[in-house]
Amino acid sequence: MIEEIILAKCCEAVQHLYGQEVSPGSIGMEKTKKEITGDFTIVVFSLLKISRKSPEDTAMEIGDYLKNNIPEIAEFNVIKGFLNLVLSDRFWGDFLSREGTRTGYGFRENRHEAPVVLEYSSPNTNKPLHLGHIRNNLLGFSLAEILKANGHDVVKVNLVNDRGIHICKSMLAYMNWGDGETPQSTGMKGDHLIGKYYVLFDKKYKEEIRELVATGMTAEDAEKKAPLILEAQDILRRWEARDEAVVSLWKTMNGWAYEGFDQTYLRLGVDFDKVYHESETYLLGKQLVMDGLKSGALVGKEDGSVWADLREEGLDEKLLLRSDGTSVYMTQDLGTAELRNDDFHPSAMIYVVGNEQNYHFDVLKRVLLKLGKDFAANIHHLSYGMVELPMGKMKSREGTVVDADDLMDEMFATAETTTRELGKADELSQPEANKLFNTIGLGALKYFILKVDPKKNMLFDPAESIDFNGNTGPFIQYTYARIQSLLARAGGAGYDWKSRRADLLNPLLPLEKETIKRLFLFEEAVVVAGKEMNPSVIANYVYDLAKVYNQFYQELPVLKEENVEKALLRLAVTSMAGEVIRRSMKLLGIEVPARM
RNA sequence: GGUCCCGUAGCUCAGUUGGAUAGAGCAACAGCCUUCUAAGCUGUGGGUCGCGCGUUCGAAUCGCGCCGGGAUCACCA
Repeated sequence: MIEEIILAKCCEAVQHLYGQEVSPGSIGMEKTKKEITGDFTIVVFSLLKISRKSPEDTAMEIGDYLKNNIPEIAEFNVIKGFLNLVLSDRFWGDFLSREGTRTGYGFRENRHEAPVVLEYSSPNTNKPLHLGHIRNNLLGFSLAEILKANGHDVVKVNLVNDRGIHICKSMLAYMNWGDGETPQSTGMKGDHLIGKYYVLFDKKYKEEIRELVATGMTAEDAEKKAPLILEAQDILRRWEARDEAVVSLWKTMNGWAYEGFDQTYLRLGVDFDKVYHESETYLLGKQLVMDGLKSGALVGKEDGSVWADLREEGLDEKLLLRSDGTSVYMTQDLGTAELRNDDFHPSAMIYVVGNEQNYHFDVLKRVLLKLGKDFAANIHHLSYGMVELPMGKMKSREGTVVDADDLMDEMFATAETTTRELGKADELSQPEANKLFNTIGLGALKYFILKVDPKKNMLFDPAESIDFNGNTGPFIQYTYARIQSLLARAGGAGYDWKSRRADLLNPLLPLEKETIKRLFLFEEAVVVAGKEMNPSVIANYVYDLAKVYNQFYQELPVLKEENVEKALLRLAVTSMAGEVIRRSMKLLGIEVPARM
């Protein structure tokens, strides 16, 4: 890579000029700011102690050395302590002809190492998916694509939370007031039908609490003593005892939820290689804890409960087994982590889970290490922020959620309206038009979510529909469609930019070079996105590329260019831009239309 | 209260291994379609980077202290 060459030669320059060795890492190099002439900039302030000269002189001397020793450097300029290096047009031309038509550009070859296990989605079967899940699903799917592009094998797993008190609440409400409704009889999607009863339970439960409080009970007691919650707990006990009626209803209702989820996943374009169910894994981890107790890694208390003492690490004591010997959430996660390790022997395990569980995952990792499970060192929590509404946090129980299916419907409808207003659906058949509306609507939604740094909370205002102009998915899709249209015309006109390389008889114009430079940065964006587990790196990259390409497109004629060499060069740039946009969007799980 | 995260333009967001004059989009205003798709392009206005102190040749970026917002700290999951 050219960056490494420059850094290495820079060290050589310092050695040669000032007789002192420096490491490449100690030299500051960055991309030159766009208002300033140059491609890479070396900041020489840190070298002044060695050179014992002014910033300007130091930069000049190093610049001279680099220019004489690196053929790719055409010229340089110095502003204060900044040495701006200009690479030759030949360098950019070589890059374009070497990588422009290579199918694997930007992606690493598969390394054939142990896979990365990536858990995401992990829904509860008591309610439908909402906007928070959408963020989770999109992040998880995109991260899997990014890791694959970095040469990793990825196993996408989903751990479905299909048991527990919250499921029993939906079941109880259905038993009491369901009246035998089914998805078929109501025409409702299964997960939505179940969600309806979850909300209903909460409503009735709150009524009971109010009544109890009115009789003089404290709110806290009322929450524990309300008949409905006692009944729900009883159902949980019967479920654990394999009571036939309860298990049968549980299976039926979970089946409805799965049918609903499958539809939503399919539409959202996400999938999984393996699905775990908590009903099958919730008893795991107990043995792990007992072993830890025996070895002395964990502590038992008089009442029989078992704890991990993390006070030395700055955390608290954490309960792992209750005094009655039953498990808690953490116990189960310890067990599933080990199960997953045994199943895949992965090089890393990534959990895409909201930042409200930061503490949980911190503890999970520490306890596993305490238990001597070295694989825990390779556990990563991709912690993402909440999606907030203008009125605050979403709450399923209170029905203040943006439903995933509804939102996708709205995006489709907006895409249809906008496209028809622009008259762009006129020549399409109905199926073609629907496919396009879906591509654009989902593209807008996915990009809206993924362009934001995962770790930050983000705001979604349902009153304002997601934009299709500016820094948006449709903007990028549009750029791609425009490129395809141009390339199709060029092919028809007999231009052969793939096999015939432009000769660069003319110097590159600024916009030509700017666009090629963005294309050059794709490889780095993929690496950084993978290393930081951050799809927004790709989203911001591809926006920047599309923006620069649009300037190029607006300012420079391609097919209208009379100089054939120029036309071929611009077609090569155009073609590569289209391909890199497509590949970038693929990393985000966003489709790109041939026309729109 | 302890721990962690966040605070950048009216709004939504970029920008941190410390670098040059802090950037986009939306919204507002003014231009550009007889020429490759105007979901586009160009321009104008808009900032004490929450506040203060410190480290440094240099701080949105690092440290300390405040202010404001959020999460978490259950024999819940």
